Amino acid sequence: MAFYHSLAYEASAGSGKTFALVIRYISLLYLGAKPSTILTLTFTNKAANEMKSRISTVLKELHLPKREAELQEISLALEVPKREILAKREMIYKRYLTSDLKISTIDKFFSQILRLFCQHLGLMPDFTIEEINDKQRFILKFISNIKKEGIYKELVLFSARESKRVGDIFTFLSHLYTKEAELPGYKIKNDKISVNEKEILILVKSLRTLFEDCECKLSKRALNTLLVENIDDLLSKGWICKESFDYWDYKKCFHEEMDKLLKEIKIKLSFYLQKRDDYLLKKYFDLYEVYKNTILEENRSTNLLGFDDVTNLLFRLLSEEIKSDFLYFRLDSSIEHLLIDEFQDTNIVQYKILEPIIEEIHSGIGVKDFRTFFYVGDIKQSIYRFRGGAKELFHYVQKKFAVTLMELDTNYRSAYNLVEFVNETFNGVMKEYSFQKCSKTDDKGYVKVTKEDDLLKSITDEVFKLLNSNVKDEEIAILTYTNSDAFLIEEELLKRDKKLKITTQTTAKLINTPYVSAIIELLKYLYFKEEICKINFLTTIGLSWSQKADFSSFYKNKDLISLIKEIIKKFELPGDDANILKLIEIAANYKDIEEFLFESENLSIDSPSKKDEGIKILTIHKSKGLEFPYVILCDRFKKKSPNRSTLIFSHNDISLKDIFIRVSKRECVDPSYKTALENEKRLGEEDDLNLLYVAFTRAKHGLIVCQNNENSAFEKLALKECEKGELLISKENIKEPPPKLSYESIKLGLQRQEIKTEKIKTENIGSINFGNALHYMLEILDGFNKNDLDNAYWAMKNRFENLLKESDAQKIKQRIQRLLHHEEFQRLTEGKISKEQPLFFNNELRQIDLLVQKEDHFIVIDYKSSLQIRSEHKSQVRAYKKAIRSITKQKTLGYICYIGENEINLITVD
DNA sequence: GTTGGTTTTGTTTTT
DNA sequence: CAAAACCAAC
Repeated sequence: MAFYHSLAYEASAGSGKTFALVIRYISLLYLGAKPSTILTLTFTNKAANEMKSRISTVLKELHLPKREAELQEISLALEVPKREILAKREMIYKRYLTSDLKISTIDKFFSQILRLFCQHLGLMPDFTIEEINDKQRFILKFISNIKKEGIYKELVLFSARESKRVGDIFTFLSHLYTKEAELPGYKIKNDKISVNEKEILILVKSLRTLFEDCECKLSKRALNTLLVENIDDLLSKGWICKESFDYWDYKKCFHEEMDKLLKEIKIKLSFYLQKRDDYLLKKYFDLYEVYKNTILEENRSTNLLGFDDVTNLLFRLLSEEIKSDFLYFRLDSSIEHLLIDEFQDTNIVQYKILEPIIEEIHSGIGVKDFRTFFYVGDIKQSIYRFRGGAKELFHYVQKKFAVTLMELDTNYRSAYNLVEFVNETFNGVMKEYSFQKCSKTDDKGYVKVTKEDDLLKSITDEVFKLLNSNVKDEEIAILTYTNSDAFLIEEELLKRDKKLKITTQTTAKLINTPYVSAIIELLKYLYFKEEICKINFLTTIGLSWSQKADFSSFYKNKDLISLIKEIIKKFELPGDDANILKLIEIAANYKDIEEFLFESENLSIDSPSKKDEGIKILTIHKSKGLEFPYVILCDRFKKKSPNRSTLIFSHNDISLKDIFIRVSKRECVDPSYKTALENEKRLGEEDDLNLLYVAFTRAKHGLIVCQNNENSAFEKLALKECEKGELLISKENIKEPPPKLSYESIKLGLQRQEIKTEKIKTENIGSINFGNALHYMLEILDGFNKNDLDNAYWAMKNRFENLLKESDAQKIKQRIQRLLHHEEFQRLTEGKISKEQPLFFNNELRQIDLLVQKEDHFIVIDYKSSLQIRSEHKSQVRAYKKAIRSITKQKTLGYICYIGENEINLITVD
């Protein structure tokens, strides 16, 4: 097998996507690529961490029998005998561990680049990634900017037209924001025939006259529906969608003349709507322009940027301010190899940012130096269309850059029955589904489909059936459609057995969790005396809305915390619930109930996730890329809400062809709108189906599908109730999990401190860069003499030249000089020194700043440039200590070395 | 009883 | 905006 310089894998679920990526990465290392030139992009932090550690583990163990499969693949890919590969293993492994790895999520990578260039946009390099949380202020700012631009009228026009439907102008504007990269190429065409409103209304009037003049009397009701005041009124009528008036009440008066008129009205109406679209779009784009600028203003003043802001601003820089080859000048080292994971979920903006890199690599393949491009993905698992993911990119890029395409068609994850069940279920339903082969022939697996009226009960029943059959709780994952479904199930399970260990891995905001929202409702009732709040409270905690409860003992002049505690006590809410505890913690920051309630609408704090143990409950979206021994898949608890975005985009390949404004019944008159709408619908349905495919392919051994009897989200799959295979895994198939060095970080009581440091961060602009530069200089410091110091200083200045003031660079040098002369530090560092020692724990690759090997013990030193967040640092060093001790079996001491402006402070960590 | 129009109701997924 | 509930005319 030849080594393809550009290669794409179409990898079905469980077909060893990560395996393929790891093999590719290691092959590149063997071909001489430096790790710092291999850019590897994933979608989640978890995936990035897994990549890092998998590569390291494979390299570490390549010579052992258990890595035979990897060795075989690498040997095949490189066409080099195994022993030659093994001979170089240690060298390659060491180089990997000591290199600056470029394996990260696509968003992290983008924000790193943006930090280097954001001065061009008037932003500070130390911005924090966080969504705008003060919506109130943003809206006010937006409106004031709108007024400044003199387009307040347009805003009113917009609200009048759209607010009935969208309710929120910002939903519309933020939708446009996600399409930012596609808009510049889009031009409003002016070649459409203009028809005015009156023309159409006159035609309708003459239609009505025809019916009125008819001899037989048309019903009052029918005549009424022919009475039309304006275009929107016309579009609300049912008859506009009919081909002929030969139906219903009109039947008795029907005449061909009327259909002719109907046809004419339809044609004119379609032209009118196209023209109106152009007119409105122009106005809306003006609003959008202001929206965009307001966001940037907000970004500047708060130093906060959301994910979309980062991508959009980077895109803007790339297309306006700096030439596309900018990436190659300013990054520490050039990107010579690109590896992308989950390519089907890349969105168009992200792709356009990456395109110059791909082009550069593509033009270099076979010509210049060693350049490669590799991506993996599965369009069957594309489930992020709602946030811009474009699966079309997968084949578009493949064709555009003539990438060799290969298919991975063997499932290494799931047991036999499961693979077969998925094949049977999706073949024929999913377009171009191809059968997956199964590698696990010895494990039969367990599949069950239930259809019940009471979904919640059937889910909990299945959970207890599994537990009673000796399945361990941590082997079970419950997949849901929504976060609130997950909460419902958790609650129900705990109702049955309080001692169950459950982890909910939801992304829900604290405010949306049941107990917290209940308490807030009650506080609102006590303060505003709105009856509805009381009812909300009672029903949320499971009491009847008419329940008589005595609220007189709560009085608002009490302080907030004791009030909340009293509520918990009186209504016997679980005082140890993690969400409630978090609420109390946050409430402590507010002076009084009034201030708290005012801010509570904006409480954006994520609900705390518990330790990763016990039964896992998570949304299908969250489960992507993960696998579990047993999966219970839950149907929707509530019906899916339809997509109501104001704009409909139609694409040609990946470029934007047309934008329509959604108008109900427009599809009856405008064929091009109809096609766009149908396309949109089809893509939406494909996404739904993909979500099901993801859900069905997470299980290794057992899959239990709990379906609703009616209104099931699984209807398209036409499942039949069944039970197949054995519930338990036969003993010989159980693999020993690889020994992991794990450490549980101590998080208790840290939250408030973290919030505080957030604030300090935004106040001290540049402090992050300062710290990074200090670390960097210490890292590359070879020895401790004057010459070494000068070299390190020079390197540091080069790397941070645009991020650091000259005076700060000088300060860093002074601080380090002081450190090198510090007596205790000198004493501690006598011995074998390793810097930036890579270390695995908690499945993540971390680095110890300084590790000193003494005769009979080790010393771990962590540098800090400021005196903040002590306890967090301590727990980190404690973790390093523990890890080193368990690896070396020797006594280990830990120190935090604060390198202050005027003093060096060595603090022992015990 | 059938048909079709009008009114009411409820309402995700996330790096 | 879809589905359900309700309503008027035949």
